[in-house]
Amino acid sequence: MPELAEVEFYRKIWSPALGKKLVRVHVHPHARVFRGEPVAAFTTALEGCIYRASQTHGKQMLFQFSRSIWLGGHLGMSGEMKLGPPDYTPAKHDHLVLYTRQHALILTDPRMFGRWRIHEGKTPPPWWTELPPQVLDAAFTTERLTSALTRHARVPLKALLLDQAWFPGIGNWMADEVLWRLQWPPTRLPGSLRRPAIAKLHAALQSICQSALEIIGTDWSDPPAETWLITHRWRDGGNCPRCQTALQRAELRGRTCCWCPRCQRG
DNA sequence: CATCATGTTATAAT
DNA sequence: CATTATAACATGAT
Repeated sequence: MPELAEVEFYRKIWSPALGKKLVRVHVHPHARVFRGEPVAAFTTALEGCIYRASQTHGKQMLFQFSRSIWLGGHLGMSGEMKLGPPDYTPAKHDHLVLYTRQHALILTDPRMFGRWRIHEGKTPPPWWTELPPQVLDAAFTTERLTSALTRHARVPLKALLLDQAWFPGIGNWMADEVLWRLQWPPTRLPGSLRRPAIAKLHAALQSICQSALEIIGTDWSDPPAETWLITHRWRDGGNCPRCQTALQRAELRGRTCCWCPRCQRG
């Protein structure tokens, strides 16, 4: 489910528990999201800790606790953070539930495509600090964008935009949104882009990330339906909000792709 | 019952 | 070696 802005929204769900102590930790014994890490490590590390802070990086999240404990990971396709009462009973797909005296901090993920890990150390874990620059970071320059487009010159641009090594946080709907706004076909080849086009792509990526964070990342409201593709793209039968042409849907590199066959002919 | 899903990654193929 | 393509993962919604 979550891309950049949804992840930012989920990050804040646990915020009412900032400064509170974890009095109990429930871990699902067979959860695939821990990828073989012994579940006891999560209980041992987190019990008695105080929840200090949180941040996102693309689709990744990092929760900081006292005693130099860090909990980090991503939500996969169906992950979600929830807040429950202190007597909350873990449901079928709740993999981690952190109890304070006032709340239950719930990490749930039915399909278990997500991944979570625990780290102890004065600084954030290496896998976090080594993440590539985010689209809204100063380090996400047109030069960096150009090298992505050069190195992957012959992958359809839509598919390249989903590559988290280059575009952290961009997911299926955001990639479609960027291309729709630029009026470029999803199959456009990265290697064909010249400097002016690269500048336009850079600007569109930043603009959509920025707006999505402001609109969806705060309270999950819908972006304006007249100027965004998102609300029209989910199911078959949608029309382009720009020209009313029936939107087209097809599978591209294993993912659903939605675009306007009239606007995006480039 | 069949199809589809806002993601990542291991492995195969070029 | 570098890049690109495909399959697999597991469950719920339609």
